[in-house]
Amino acid sequence: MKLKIIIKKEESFMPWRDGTGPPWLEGKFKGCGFRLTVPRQAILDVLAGTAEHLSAEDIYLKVHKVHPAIGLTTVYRTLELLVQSGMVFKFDFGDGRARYELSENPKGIGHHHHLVCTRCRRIIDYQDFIDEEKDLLQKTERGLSKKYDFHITHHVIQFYGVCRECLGC
Amino acid sequence: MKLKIIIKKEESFMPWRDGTGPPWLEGKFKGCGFRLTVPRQAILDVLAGTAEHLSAEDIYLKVHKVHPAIGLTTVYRTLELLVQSGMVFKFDFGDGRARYELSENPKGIGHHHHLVCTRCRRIIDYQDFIDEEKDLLQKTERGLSKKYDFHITHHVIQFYGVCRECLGC
DNA sequence: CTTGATAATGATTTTCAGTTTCATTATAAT
DNA sequence: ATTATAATGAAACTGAAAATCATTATCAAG
Repeated sequence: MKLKIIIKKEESFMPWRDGTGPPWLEGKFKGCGFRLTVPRQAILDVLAGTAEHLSAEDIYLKVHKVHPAIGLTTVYRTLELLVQSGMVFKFDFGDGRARYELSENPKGIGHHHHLVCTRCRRIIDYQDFIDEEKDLLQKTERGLSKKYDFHITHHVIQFYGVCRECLGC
Repeated sequence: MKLKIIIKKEESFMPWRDGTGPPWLEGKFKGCGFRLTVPRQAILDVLAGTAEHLSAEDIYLKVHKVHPAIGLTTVYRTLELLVQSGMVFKFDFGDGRARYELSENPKGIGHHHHLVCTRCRRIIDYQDFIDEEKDLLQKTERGLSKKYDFHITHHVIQFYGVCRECLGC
């Protein structure tokens, strides 16, 4: 009996994004041994339907409007699952809470990085220079992987500073 | 009398690191209207005397050994001051606590970036590829500053993944 | 050396994002 | 339908960080 559990765990662990598994989209949830339940679908919908940088509570509130029964706990749990699986990125912009973003946005709000204003906490997404960055990052990743035997799964680049509005005062 | 206060405030505000002021080292504390007190000196000493990535509480404990009277509150406050002034960098490596590093380490443990193992939370500092990174970053910063009227004060690059030790199991 | 204005400190309290627990419910396979 | 297991949510808990506030240290001016 116990053995069976272990085997199941192995099966559902393999395709995860600790580097080896391919990232998968919404429909492929089940392929990893997870169930695409109503709460999980609702949370994905919220993430897919916004370009903002939502916190767990933001997401909870949005989900709550449609499905009042879904609790904050589930939101946290699901987000962790999504982050672990590579479907969602988790960011820290320096205020006390984490922000979440779909890693592959269906609406084609492609890959971007962030400018963070340390005064007003505004976040500016930018896509310029991404190509050059990507280039360097890939090179760096290869070098680092080799030198440190480190299997890189993802990276964060963020610029901090003062935005236009805050500079003007 | 009130006017006098306002002038003082302005004087101590100017040299800060919201971009315009030059960064300054330990001795230059007073130049910004701040007092280099015993607790502050002690905290700086701890930061200068380690290559680790200490949390606020780590720092508190180390300071506490030498100066048992210095409280956790002061550590938090001082760290915030140091971060605001640009003397110290604050990092988030994904565990629940912030980590602090002197931005210009006197021991010449020059500028570096971080590899974060998401399994064991080990942090690897690396300096390789920094030059290439610096190049690109400067270019990017210039471009972004211009396009978005954003005054960039600093940046964070971090790679996440699984380290050698954790890969082996 | 006082004195007075102000900045800094530290004990304590409070906050609040995030976790854990656990009893219950939903799901998928047999 | 039955059973094994995964998912859920209410509530209690945790812990890092911030806020409060009475006290103390510092510095500049007389």
